Amino acid sequence: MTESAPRPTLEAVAARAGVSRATVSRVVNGGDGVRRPLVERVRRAVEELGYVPNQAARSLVTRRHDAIAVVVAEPETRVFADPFFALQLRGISKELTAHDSQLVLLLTEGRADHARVGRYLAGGHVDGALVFSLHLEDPLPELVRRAGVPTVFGGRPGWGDGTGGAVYVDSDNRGGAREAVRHLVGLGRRRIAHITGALDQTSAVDRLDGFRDVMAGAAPELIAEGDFTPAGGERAMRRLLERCPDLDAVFAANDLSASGALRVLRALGRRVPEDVAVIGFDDMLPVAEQTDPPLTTIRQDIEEMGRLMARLLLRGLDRRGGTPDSGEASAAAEAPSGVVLPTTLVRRASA
Amino acid sequence: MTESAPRPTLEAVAARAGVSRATVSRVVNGGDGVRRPLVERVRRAVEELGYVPNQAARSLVTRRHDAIAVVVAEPETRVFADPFFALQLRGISKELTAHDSQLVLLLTEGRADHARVGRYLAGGHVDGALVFSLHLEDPLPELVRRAGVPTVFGGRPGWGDGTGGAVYVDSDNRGGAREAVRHLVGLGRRRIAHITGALDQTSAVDRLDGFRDVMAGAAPELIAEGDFTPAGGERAMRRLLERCPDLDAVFAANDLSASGALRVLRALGRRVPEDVAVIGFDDMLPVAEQTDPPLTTIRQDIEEMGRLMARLLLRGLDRRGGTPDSGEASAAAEAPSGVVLPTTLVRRASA
DNA sequence: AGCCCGACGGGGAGCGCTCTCAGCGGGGGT
DNA sequence: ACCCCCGCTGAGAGCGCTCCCCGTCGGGCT
Repeated sequence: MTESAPRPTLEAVAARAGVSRATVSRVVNGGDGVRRPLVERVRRAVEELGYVPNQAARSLVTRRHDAIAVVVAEPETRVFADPFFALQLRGISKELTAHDSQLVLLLTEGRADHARVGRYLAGGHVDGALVFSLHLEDPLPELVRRAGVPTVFGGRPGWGDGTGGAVYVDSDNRGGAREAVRHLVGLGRRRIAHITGALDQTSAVDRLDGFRDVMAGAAPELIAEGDFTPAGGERAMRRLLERCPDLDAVFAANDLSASGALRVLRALGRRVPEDVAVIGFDDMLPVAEQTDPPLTTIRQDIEEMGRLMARLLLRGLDRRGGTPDSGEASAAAEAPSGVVLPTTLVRRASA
Repeated sequence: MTESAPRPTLEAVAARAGVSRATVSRVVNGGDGVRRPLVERVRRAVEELGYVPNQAARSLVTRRHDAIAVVVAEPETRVFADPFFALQLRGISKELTAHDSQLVLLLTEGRADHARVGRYLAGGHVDGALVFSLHLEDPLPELVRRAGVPTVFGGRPGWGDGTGGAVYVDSDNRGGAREAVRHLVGLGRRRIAHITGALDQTSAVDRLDGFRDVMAGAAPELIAEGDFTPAGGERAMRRLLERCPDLDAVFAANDLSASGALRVLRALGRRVPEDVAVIGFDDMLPVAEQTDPPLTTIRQDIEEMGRLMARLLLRGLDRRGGTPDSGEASAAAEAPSGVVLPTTLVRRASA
């Protein structure tokens, strides 16, 4: 009822426990260097008064916020159509929770939002940032660099090997793609096609590279550009079938495209996997398990990616806290600048 | 480079512009009551110094945070397997952004997390909360009540009509269910079965009620309990077919269950929709469009739900701010205590 | 031209917390 | 038994901002 009752302050707790503010503060922050009975007394006072520290006041002096920003660039709706995002978020959330940090979510769509995000990050509201879904020429990396906020990227930012010393966590897209294609080869397939993802994202490029690694001399007509969506997969599959009616396998850049390809194949009377073997990427459960036939695919541990990103960032922050003058991009400095998570082949019925 | 350079303070801007702190503060907060030329001068100083207000200091005195918490109870992985969550989040995010508020995401799994969330909310870190995915006997509503934080729920909390005066936004689950079943009736179906959702959630109960509204005298064996998952849908469909081999239509509580049901029907040689018409609920795109045949379903505007929740909360907060002593549950007071969004039938091939 | 009123700008107090620094007391060493 | 040292506690000074209140200046009215 009396929710407008003023929140108890440190002062109030101190008064009740008969100690000084400083002592209460010590107890609240771990209790080191305070004698047992006093700790107990303070704890009881805290309990009785329902005291909760005022984070704003604390941040004001510590300059820490125990909060990190998760920035999701979302030019396309695609990001939301798959559980990817949710899974990473969950991994991140778990890690942050364990570290008593909060998760501030920043979704951006379009240019205007970028400015807003830049302002927010530069405003020193958070201790660090986790940035996702980078596209070619994305202004986000530059933005966070300028904001001077320790950052870990989800997925390899930049192109080529010049990752600009950024810290990132990525799946082994290239290796996974190789494994997928090798699996098809192992099945005796020879005319293997590839439906790419949106080629403005490194993940798509890497998977294409992996495909090429194995199919060194693949005819260019065996590669059709997709966009990670089912519809794109359908279109690409049609094109592929027109150009190479004799193809006997398809490696799709993700499960969603694969599902589109599957539909086209069935509509055109090709049996899967007998006539055409199909393999996807992601192991996005609700999709991969529901297709007909269930999809053989390359799994990546998405939740673990999120967790790892958070862990990397927090570790960097802690280190920075320890030696303040290691200053600057300490998170980016000595940490491995890129961590690549392994992928595994999941065999179902489609290949 | 010199990111460790101390952020400029109000004081610094004031010095540079040759005015007092108070004046800079006024300019930064809208500039009312400051003469034009001065405003310009201050603006320039802000620009030159790259000044960004320290939110912690500001919150400390204003007691506002321009941040709201989004609490997602996630006992099951299910929540993450569907884009529901992401879509609501996006709606919320858009609305908050327009209001210059931040989104703090709190994911909970299990009891321990509840305590943490309670502490966080009570800690006065945010101006309000948006709470989702309530289950029967969920401690969350009580938690936020005690924390004294203005809250809007996603989905009707509580059971029966005693919503406890809480503000919530929900889809018209019951009405949508009625529409689904009526559609089947309109198709000439008579033996219509229902696969329920997880009955510890109001949405599932409401959809069941809607089914009963139309099929008043439906034999109990035409109702099988599911859990909103494809696997649950499969199990329920099997049971249904055993008990009532002559059924000619199924209304599944969501698209995911429907997809499971579809698989069973196909496996057992029933043609859809010729032998058995199937209708789902949600219009969860990646699922509903990918099934074979594509699923006829009831659409709810999930993003709009999210947006509306945020709008309702912010409006309540603003009002509260205007008349401080309207105090307490002002958000809950005069606002419509529940807003129910309409649903629409989406006809595809399955019914 | 003088007076009063209103509006604008400045000074200062604190929001609640942390952290440094000094002081005090008790235990161990000699 | 005395002294020293260390470990614990308390006092106080801000962190950067907002906002209240008062002084001041300019404009309008008589």
